[in-house]
Amino acid sequence: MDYNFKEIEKRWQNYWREHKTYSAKDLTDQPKYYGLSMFPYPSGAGLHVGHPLGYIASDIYARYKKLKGFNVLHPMGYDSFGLPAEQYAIQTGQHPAVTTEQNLARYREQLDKIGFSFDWDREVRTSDPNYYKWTQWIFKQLYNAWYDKTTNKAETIDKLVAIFENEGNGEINAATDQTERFTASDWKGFSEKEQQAILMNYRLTYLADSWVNWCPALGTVLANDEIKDGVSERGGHPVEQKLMRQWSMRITAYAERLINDLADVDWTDSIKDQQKNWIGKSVGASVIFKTETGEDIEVFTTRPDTIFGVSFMVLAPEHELVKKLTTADRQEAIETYQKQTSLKTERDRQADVKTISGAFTGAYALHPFTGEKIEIWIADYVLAGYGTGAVMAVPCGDQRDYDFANHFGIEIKNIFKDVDISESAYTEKDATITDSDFLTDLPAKKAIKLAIYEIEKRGFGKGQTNYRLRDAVFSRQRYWGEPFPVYYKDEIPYLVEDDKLPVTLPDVDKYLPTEDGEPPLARAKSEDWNVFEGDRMEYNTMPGWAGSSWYFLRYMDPHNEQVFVSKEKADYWNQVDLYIGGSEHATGHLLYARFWTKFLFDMGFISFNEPFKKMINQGMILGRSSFVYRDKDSGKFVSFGKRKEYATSRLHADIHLVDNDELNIDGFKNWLPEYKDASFILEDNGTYICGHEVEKMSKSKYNVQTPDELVEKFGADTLRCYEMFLGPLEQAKPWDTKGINGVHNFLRKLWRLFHDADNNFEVSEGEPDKKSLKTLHKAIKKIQEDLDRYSFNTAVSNFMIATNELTEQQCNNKNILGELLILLSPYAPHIAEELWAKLGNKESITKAKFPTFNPDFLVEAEFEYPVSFNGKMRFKLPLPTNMSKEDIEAAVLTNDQSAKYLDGKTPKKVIVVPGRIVNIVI
RNA sequence: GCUCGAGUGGUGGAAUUGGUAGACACGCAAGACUUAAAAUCUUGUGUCCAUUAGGACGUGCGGGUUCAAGUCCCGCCUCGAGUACCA
Repeated sequence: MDYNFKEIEKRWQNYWREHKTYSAKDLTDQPKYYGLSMFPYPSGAGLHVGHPLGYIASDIYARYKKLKGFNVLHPMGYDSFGLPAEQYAIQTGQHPAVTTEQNLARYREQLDKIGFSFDWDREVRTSDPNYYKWTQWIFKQLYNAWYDKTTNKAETIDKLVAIFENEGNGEINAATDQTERFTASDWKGFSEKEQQAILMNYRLTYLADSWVNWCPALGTVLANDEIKDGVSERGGHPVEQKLMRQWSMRITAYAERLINDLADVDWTDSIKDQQKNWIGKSVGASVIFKTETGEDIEVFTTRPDTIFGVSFMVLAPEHELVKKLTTADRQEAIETYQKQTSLKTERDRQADVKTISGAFTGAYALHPFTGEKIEIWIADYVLAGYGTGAVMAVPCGDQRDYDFANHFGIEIKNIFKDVDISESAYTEKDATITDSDFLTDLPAKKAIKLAIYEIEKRGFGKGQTNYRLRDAVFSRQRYWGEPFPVYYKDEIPYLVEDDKLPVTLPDVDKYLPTEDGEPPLARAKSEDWNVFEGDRMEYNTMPGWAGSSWYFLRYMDPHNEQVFVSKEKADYWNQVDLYIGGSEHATGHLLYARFWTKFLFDMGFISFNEPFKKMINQGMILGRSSFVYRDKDSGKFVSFGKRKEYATSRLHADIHLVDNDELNIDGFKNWLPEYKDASFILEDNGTYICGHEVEKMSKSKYNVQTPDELVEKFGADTLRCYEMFLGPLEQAKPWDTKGINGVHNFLRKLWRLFHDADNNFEVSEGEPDKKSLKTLHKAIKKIQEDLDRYSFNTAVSNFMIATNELTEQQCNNKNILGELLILLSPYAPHIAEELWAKLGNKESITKAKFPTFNPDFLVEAEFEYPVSFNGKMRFKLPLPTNMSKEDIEAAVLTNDQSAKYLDGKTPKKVIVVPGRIVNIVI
């Protein structure tokens, strides 16, 4: 065999490991580059070809930056806490740490085979106590902090206590759930328990009774981003609302900064939009409507300009005032309606948006400006959890209010000048307001400002900004996660001292909840804990996103036992320059990591407030399934071309039995017992052709391709190049091994540039040919440009073009080939190292310098001008590149071929773009 | 519904600032080598008309701007992703 990739790849992988080729040096004078891939959860299924896609791109870029003289940090680790290992533990009784360890070993083996330039000495695992010690420590910092909305940053809780002692909470502008005011002397009079309860309302992580998404099948609560279409993202189980005492993270304090700072990061608009929508900022006003009975109803509106169009009010059925407001005669109807809505699950409520329902309370509010009586209704289209759980209904300006008013025959006032609202509400903010007292004749946008001004002046409300974002529930009732550094005395939570961290996971007899419904950790006896204080330890564990919210910092200083990352190293490595991973983390990991980064920045631990400067989201690789067609009558398998002649049903065939859509018939018979005696109706040429379709890769579709089998067959270099060659990184694309031969052939062709017909290494010294220099420098230019715009697929094409050209030129010049190898080494590092060594280099090619592009080699004496007539290219004419516009025009017009197209006419206009094109308008 | 992205040969895709549409690769076809196959090499390959020369059409659809449009503008269609009573 000429190009023996197996031997070559093994040799260089060993070399790299022994020489620690990819170890990053801290704090050098070189410019730094931090390239990161989202670390994987090590599942039992191992990697399929979709997983390494982003890693390969990330690896190529890291290697490229190294050749460009950067000090490169390119680490890898594992998000190794998670549900699947625990579910498996419940079924088998095996400790999740054991399964996780096995899966990890398998991942590592697969990753190693692909030849990544990871600095494995910096590996982190979120389930490692040495790592989660610091996750617990950061939790403690959050607990001991509050958010000052005036300075717009987090501050220590000590500062807050000092303020309480001096002046109470009257003047403080904090992110808090605390509504009651107290003075300094009140504070001093409170008991320890009372003081702690108040502080809880300010802490950035806090314990509170909150409505949570409870998933009975998984036995745990879930965050909003862990729910898709009303069911759990993992497993697809139903979710219900439940009031539980839970740890939460006050991420809402950062809502504004999380939106604003998106301007500073280079991410796709799609991800930025998703985050913006998730945070859901709306600017408006909160307005208080008095009721006849004297209760205040506070509403939130983004359209205070339409306040004179209010014709009724709607409260959420769960609203606390409903009971007080409802008149005796309406009691029954209201209770029936409340019951009706409470029986509906979240999913039903979402699914049934069309049906309009509601009930009148019998009570009336008074319009704050006109004093007019306004009916108060309840309806499930108003959500208890958003805003104040109450709206002022303006049917002319809101479609839901409009539909509701129509359904129940409530008056619709039109306060928009010259706008027809007979068919639907007018929701644009560009109308002129009319019939609205002091707002009349103002354009909506001005009216909004004036309305807020008047509302504030008259004291029945204020301008306000609301966010859809909720505080993030941080407790999980599961075993396989970080324990909290928390113990309880008299059910008051206290933090474990720093020098006792980490609180490690205790062993338990079963990974299931206790009979009283407590989380699995409640099974541990006091002696099972490495730290046990107070009456009991916290039974909950942290969610999956705890460890992943700061892991990129730990890679900078993975073995530090004093701090989670030293300030010095964090300053040096700074932000992640390029982050590559899936876009499915848009509202989870990527939001939480930004939140924690901002917090750590506020507290002065790090000097940057956004974690990931640039991000690329790789597209999903889809599988290409193969199908066989079974005749329903005879049970015979009909080939693709003849399937229409029979009534067939379509069945998946394992893609490993199919080559270029042709089925390996014997293999198929041996595949599953039921196909042992299968008989076939073949194409006329005697083959069985399969059908195909692009689907998600999954075991049940028999279309999973692992990287291992391809590395085995073609080598890691081929796999790396092929994954890049498939198409743009960001795009979803079908996986099809058809093309892999082409890429493999390219590497073999490259190999042959360095060898004679008998595979003897043979290169020539001396001055390279001009043509070859041109080929090389064209390639340098192209590949540099491709990398700079992250166009990995076109770079592979350009390598092929260069190799094809050099083959044609029969070029085996040492200088040319050496430079080409450096260019190629980020993509195909093994073959590049091998040939580089054969050229006589003593050091690894990773230590080389990226070639410098010299435009002189591309200068040509002649350019072949495409000559167009009326925009249609007719013929080509080679002309000197230094020829003037006038001379080019003359040369083209006097050319014999032009006469035919001119047909005796005089051209109206001639456009000459030197070095590009000539266009003649007739 | 809203937001974002994408529609180019038989297939994956290329065309970076408006300037030769289909680079590169797969597949397919023909040929060379071979007893044969595989591998390799050569040639061809957008569609239609034409023996050739050549011509017409062609980047989801319909308009527009321009000497020139896959690329810019307006209006639609289809597919994918996200989100959904958010006041």
